Amino acid sequence: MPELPEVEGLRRRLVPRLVGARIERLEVRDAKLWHPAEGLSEAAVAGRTVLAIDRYAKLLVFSLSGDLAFALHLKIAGQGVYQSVTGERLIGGHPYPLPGAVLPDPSTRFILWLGSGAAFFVNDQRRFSWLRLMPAAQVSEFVASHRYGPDPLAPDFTPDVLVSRLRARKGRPIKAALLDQTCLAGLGNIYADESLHAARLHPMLRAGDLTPADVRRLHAAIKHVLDIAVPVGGAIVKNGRAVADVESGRDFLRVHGRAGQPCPDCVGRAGGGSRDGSSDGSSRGATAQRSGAAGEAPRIVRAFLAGRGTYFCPVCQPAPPECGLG
DNA sequence: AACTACTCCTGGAGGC
DNA sequence: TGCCTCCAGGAGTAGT
Repeated sequence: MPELPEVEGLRRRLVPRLVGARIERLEVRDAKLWHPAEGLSEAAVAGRTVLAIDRYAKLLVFSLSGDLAFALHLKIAGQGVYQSVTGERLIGGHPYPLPGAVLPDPSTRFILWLGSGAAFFVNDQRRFSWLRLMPAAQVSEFVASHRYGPDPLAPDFTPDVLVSRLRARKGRPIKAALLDQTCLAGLGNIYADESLHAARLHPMLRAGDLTPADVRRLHAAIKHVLDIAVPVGGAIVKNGRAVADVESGRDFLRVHGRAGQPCPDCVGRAGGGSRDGSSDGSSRGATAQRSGAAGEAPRIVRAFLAGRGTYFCPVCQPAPPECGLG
């Protein structure tokens, strides 16, 4: 679930605190998630200094002195917590659950103990995340092996680039293409849904059926959604559902996890109405329904597409004729 | 080659 | 209250 905004948000907050810091030791608390390159062990990390933290798609790479590096993938539920020597905490990645009052807690898989007395905890309730230690010389090959597509935050991510990436996947539903990290690196289920909604494109549209205007709108929508999400470190999502957290500014999701609620764009266009907080109407398979009584704003629906729960508005994201959804 | 289905894992939610 | 089942998700792999 940590997608590009959550991972990039974590990276940006870690850089001023970890870069230049000396690592006392790395504590591996879950060997299943630990993947050192041949001949390396956690002992090799002790005494090194963090030189840089880079991001490739949803992957964080920590460069260390002495030509070592480790790569961290938070997968679905991974969470990074920096804790200063005074106990002040900075949380990034998956926002829920909040870590226990005392760290490490049972979900803590790795700890980077820093010479200053501070520490960086990697928590993951679901045990999908992983940490790989390798020689620095292997990093570029390791990253290349993932065949990541262009990064939407990079300055060279242009509408023309998006056109060419989608052309190579012209038969696929646009939602599936956006989730494919070799097509575009960093989007996941949340931001694919949000980008398609902002661009008013139905998730079942074939990538090859998008007009040049559609692609330009989608490109702008991806940039727009990320521009909102990245500075605040991503969205508040708990167990796959958007959670209201207006104070933090992280309650910006408009469709994802909001099945059964009025489409905010349609409400806005109609000049009235408000979210009613009705329950999530999730169910497997296509559940698309038009709006309820005449005059009401259409409601967000949930379908099952590309192996993921997919949220969209059946009115402002009109269905292609053949798909039967929406 | 392109696509789908399955797998990994576990806590929370909902139904009974 | 307690038990059971379903669900969420990223990405690698196997199968079609």
